[in-house]
Amino acid sequence: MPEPIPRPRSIIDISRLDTGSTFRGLAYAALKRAICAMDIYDQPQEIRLDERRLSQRLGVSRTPIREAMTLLEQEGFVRTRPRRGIFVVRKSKREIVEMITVMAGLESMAARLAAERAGKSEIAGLRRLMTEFRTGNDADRLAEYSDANIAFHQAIIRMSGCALLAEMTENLFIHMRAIRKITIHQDNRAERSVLDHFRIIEALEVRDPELAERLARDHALGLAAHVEQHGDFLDAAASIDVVPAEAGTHR
Amino acid sequence: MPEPIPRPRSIIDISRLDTGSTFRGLAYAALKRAICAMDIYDQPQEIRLDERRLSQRLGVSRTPIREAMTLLEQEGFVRTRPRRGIFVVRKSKREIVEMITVMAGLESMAARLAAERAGKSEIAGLRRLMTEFRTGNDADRLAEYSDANIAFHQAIIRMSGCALLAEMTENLFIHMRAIRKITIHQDNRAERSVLDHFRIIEALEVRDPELAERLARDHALGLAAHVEQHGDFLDAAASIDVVPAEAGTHR
DNA sequence: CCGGACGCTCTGGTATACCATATACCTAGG
DNA sequence: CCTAGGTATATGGTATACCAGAGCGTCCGG
Repeated sequence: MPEPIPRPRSIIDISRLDTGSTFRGLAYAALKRAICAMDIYDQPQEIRLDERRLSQRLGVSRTPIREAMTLLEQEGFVRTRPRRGIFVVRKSKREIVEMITVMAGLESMAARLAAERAGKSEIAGLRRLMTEFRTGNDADRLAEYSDANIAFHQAIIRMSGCALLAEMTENLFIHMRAIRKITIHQDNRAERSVLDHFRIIEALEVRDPELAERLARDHALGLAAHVEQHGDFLDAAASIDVVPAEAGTHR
Repeated sequence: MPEPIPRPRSIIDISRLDTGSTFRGLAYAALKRAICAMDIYDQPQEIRLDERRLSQRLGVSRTPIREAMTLLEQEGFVRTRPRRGIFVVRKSKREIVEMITVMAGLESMAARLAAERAGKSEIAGLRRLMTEFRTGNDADRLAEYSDANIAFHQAIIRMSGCALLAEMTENLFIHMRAIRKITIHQDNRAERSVLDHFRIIEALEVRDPELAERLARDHALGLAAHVEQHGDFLDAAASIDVVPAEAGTHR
């Protein structure tokens, strides 16, 4: 049978209409983006979210909002206290340190796998990413190093070829990003970080899983130690949350 | 009825009553338990859940059920397909291997921390746990080794003192448990496992973080390799659900 | 003038009604 | 007898109404 029906699809190339876009998913994305956009740790007071107000603003009913909130709560971005409100969570120093510790475990495993399995071109791309940044390492661009930093770490994760690693670190990165913006300015951490990164790249290039793993782990644990030592402002800010958010909301 | 309440709070410390009191939490717990109870990988066909039926059976409305489903879906236990149903997810071999890989990363970090920070009595307790099991290591009790195994690994996690590690591995353990029940019977894995465990305990006792980390990692990666090699039955079973899905080339 | 009890209001939790569509079955036409 | 199209039903998604409890202001009594 030489093509009785020769690809009828090719005639009308109907794009896949996204049946997956549901209000819940939309609300989830919007809220998560909003939360990530605000620099949580710069805000002086706790931020409260109101289901009804959000549903009005987004133009949907409370139901999808609530389901999105349920997701965000499980991910640790908000905390809902019955009959009191939904609050954006600010992590304590201890929690941040734990996050970085977990990150260290996952990232070192990713580095190990990357050293074993990553393609040559991927590693080359990683080096290029960091080299490009290095050339433009002015003080002006220090701010955007935070993003380059995240990009580097995410690249390592991706190069491990383990989708679950990427999935499990996704939310960690979000919190990490907020923290980096602050710690990056302390103690010459940016330069040290760049150095560490190049060492990791070298380990990948020579295909040394043990070394790559160790370097990645120590790099992350170094950050953990740094936060442990200099991150007290995190807890200091968190103590403010006793203040009712947006005190003037009543009428 | 202006009866002055004599502050029962200060007398009895019943604080965690409201934790499970919400219907959503209740439904979530019930559903998760039910899903864990059934051996997912023994079931021949996909299992479908019906919101309305469940709400009737549990005696609550659909709303809390849906929110619980939302959580379970994010955790990867179910998958809901609009207008078709909610299905219990069966992980593919690849996904299981990735889970074990992630586990390796987290658990090796936990072992490292445990070697550094765990109390002497905790380590002693861990040894006791395994020793007790060893004495009763009949073939009859092989079945319950699966649970002892999980208990060992969870103990390591707990001894790390990192709550987030425990939280992030919680769901991994659930899937792992189902897998262990099968792999444990293959290839003398039970005995090897016990040996590995004792080596890890020894590393903790001599406070050698590097060694503990390496042993824990290799132990887990060994399981990953084993599943990679002998876990094809996972995909075989999973392929059943592909039939009705059938990407719809026509129709 | 001060304090405590009452009650208003706002908020998340729950129940229920309705909607759009995937699936299955049924019917009519060849 | 077989296939195409219509229709009934089932199922997840969404909107809305109501409930109970926590804050906070107010009012009355001392």
